[in-house]
Amino acid sequence: MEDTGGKEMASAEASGFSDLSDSEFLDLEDTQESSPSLGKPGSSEFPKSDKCINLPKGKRDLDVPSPLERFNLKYLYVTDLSTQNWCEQQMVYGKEIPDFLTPEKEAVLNTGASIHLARELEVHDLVTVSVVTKEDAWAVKFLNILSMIPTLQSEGCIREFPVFGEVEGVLLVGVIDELHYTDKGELELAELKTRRRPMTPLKAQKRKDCFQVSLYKYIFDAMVQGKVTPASLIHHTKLCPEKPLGPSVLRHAQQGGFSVKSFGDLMELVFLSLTLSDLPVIDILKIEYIHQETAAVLDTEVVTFEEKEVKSKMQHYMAYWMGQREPQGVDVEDAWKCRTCSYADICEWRKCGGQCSSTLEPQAKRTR
DNA sequence: ATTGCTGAAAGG
Repeated sequence: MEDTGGKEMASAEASGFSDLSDSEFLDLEDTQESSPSLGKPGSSEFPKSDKCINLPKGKRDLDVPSPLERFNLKYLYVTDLSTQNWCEQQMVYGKEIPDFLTPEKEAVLNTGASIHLARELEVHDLVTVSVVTKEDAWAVKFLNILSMIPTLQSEGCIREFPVFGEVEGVLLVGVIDELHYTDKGELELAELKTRRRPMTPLKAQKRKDCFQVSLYKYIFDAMVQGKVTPASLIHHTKLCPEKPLGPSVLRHAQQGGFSVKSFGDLMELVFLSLTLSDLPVIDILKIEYIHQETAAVLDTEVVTFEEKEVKSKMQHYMAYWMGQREPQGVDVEDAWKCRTCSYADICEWRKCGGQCSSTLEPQAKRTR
């Protein structure tokens, strides 16, 4: 009996795009060629004593499923990539094994989640919407976007804004913590990070968080620039535009003043709202670290968006997902991360001193 | 049956 799984939705105080329909989509494609980055300064690596079968760039043995296929994933979360930035091997184990958190870790995460929820409730109510199909689930996401855009453009602060878009051929999905305009009229993304201990984050932590918010900007900007098309979303998710919306979703859509019938209608409406609401690209990326217990501000980071660096990192991470390279663990200087890693004792990367491709041969493909 | 499928992020 799990079909009544409720979806939470920001209460819509929406204003009306009620009679917008019949749009046409420009199939804008971001077909920029990747810049061939040469040596990366500072990225020390383990010695490659390899006999590894290095497949030519961009190609792979099609008999061997890519990680994306192996895990049956149609898309990735932004946090998958930021976790991958922390330790790729750990992220992979996390996908393979449900991850057994220690009670301490779990408590820290729960506290963080509660703080985020409390802040979300400051700016809108939550409404329960029952969903039956995955189209319904995406429809709720869309209704949230439709209600948040006018709010952002008038009052200011919105929280938990959904984003999605194709990155290096893979659909990436995430939620922006907060968006608002500054007093100077710049669009600012504010990401809150809560910490158990009242200490400033280490560089590795900041690196990961900076990458996370950079991904948000990358995707958000693409969305408002019309680069995220309904067609590409359909392509990746295999969603069905013709599917009628479920009763609960339909009710909330109508309540918000959106005259839509099918999932596709709603998707078109979102595309129009994103591209025609005069939304700017994100100007400022800010991360605030606060102490969980006291809420004291521990550190504030204003992130410089380095497009080329972000893009080359994304390419590197997606190369793993597309099966173009083996996963890597951390460099030796980051081995301290293993101290709190749930998978340290089974980690192949550690066993091999960080150079082997974790399995010599992923086991012969069973042909039949 | 050639079968299905995902709240994202939570912190280190």
